[in-house]
Amino acid sequence: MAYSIQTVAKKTGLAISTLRFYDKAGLLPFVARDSSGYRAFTDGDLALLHTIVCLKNTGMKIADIRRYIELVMAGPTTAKDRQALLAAHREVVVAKQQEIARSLAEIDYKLQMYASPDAEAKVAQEWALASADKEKNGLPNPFTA
Amino acid sequence: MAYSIQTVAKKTGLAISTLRFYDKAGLLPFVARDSSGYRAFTDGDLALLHTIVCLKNTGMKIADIRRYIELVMAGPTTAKDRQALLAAHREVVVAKQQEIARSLAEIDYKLQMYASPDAEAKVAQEWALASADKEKNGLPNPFTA
DNA sequence: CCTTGCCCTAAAGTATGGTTTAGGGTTTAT
DNA sequence: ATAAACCCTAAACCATACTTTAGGGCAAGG
Repeated sequence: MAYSIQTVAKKTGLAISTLRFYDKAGLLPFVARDSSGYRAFTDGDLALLHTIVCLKNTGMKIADIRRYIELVMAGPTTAKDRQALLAAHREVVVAKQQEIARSLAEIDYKLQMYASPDAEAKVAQEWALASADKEKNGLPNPFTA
Repeated sequence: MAYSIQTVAKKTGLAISTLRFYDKAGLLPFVARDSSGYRAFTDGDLALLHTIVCLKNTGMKIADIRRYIELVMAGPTTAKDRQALLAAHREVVVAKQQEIARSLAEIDYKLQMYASPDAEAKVAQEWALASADKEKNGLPNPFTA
C-alpha cells in the first residue's frame, strides 16, 4: 500500500538521492518508516511532495519550502501563515516571469534581425559600429578577426 | 569617454566583482584596458553586456554565453551559428516559462482555497485525510500537533 | 547459506555562480 | 608628498542544490 523510495522516484521524476536529500533537509518530515527503517510513502505524502515540487519548480529555496512544510505540519491553525507565504512567493514568481519575458523579447528582436533577408548586412554594420566605437576612444580594436 | 568598472556596475546593476568574474570567465573579451591596466568600457561594450545580461536573465549558463560571445568576436560570418544558438535557447526558455506557469497555477489553486470563506474547514479536512491515509497504512501519524 | 536487489546513513565530492580578502599600483586633491 | 578614492590580480571562501561513495543491513529466491 505504501510506496518505496524507488517507486516514488519514478512517479515524480526526482532522483532517489534527491528524495533522501530533501528528507535530510527537513522537507519530508511526514514520511514514515517501516519496521526495517525504510521510507514508506503514502498517497497523501505524494500530494505533499507534489506541492514541494511546484514550489521548487517556481524557484523557491529549500529553506523556504521547509518553512512551508513546517506550517503544514503544525496543523490547520497555520492556514493564514501558509496563505501569506504562498502569496508572497507568487508575487516573486510573477515578477521574475515578467523579467524573463522582457529579456526574451530582446532575444527575439535579435533573432528577427538574424532571420531577415539582409541579416548579413545588418550584422556587418553592427561589427563596423563596434569597431568605430573602439577607434573613437583610442582603444585597441578586438573586432578584427 | 570610456566608462570605468564602477560606472558600468551602476549602469547595469551588476556588482563590480561580478563584472570582473565575467571578464575572467571569458564573457568580456571585447573590453579594452587603458594605460594603467584599468578596464575601459565603451558604449558598444555596454550593448554587448546588455545582451549578456539578457541571456543570463533567461537562465543561460556562463559557458553558453561565452560560446555566443566567441561567435560574435569571430565576426559577421558566424551570424548563422549565433542565430541557431539563440533560437535553441529561446525554445528552452519558452518551455521553462510554461512549466513555471503550470506550477504557479497549482499554487494559485491552493491560494484560492486559503482565500475562500470556508478555508478553515477545507484545511481541516485535508488534515483529516492525510491522517486517515497514515492510519490506513498502519503507519505512525505525524499529523498530530 | 548465499547471491541479488532493495534499503539505509554519513560524509565527501561536484557544479554553478558568485563574493571576499590580501596585497598592491594609480590618480587627484590638498 | 600624502591621504582618499579609484583600479588591478590571484586565490580563497561561500551558498545552493544535489550526486557519489563507502560501508552496511534486510528480504526473497535457488
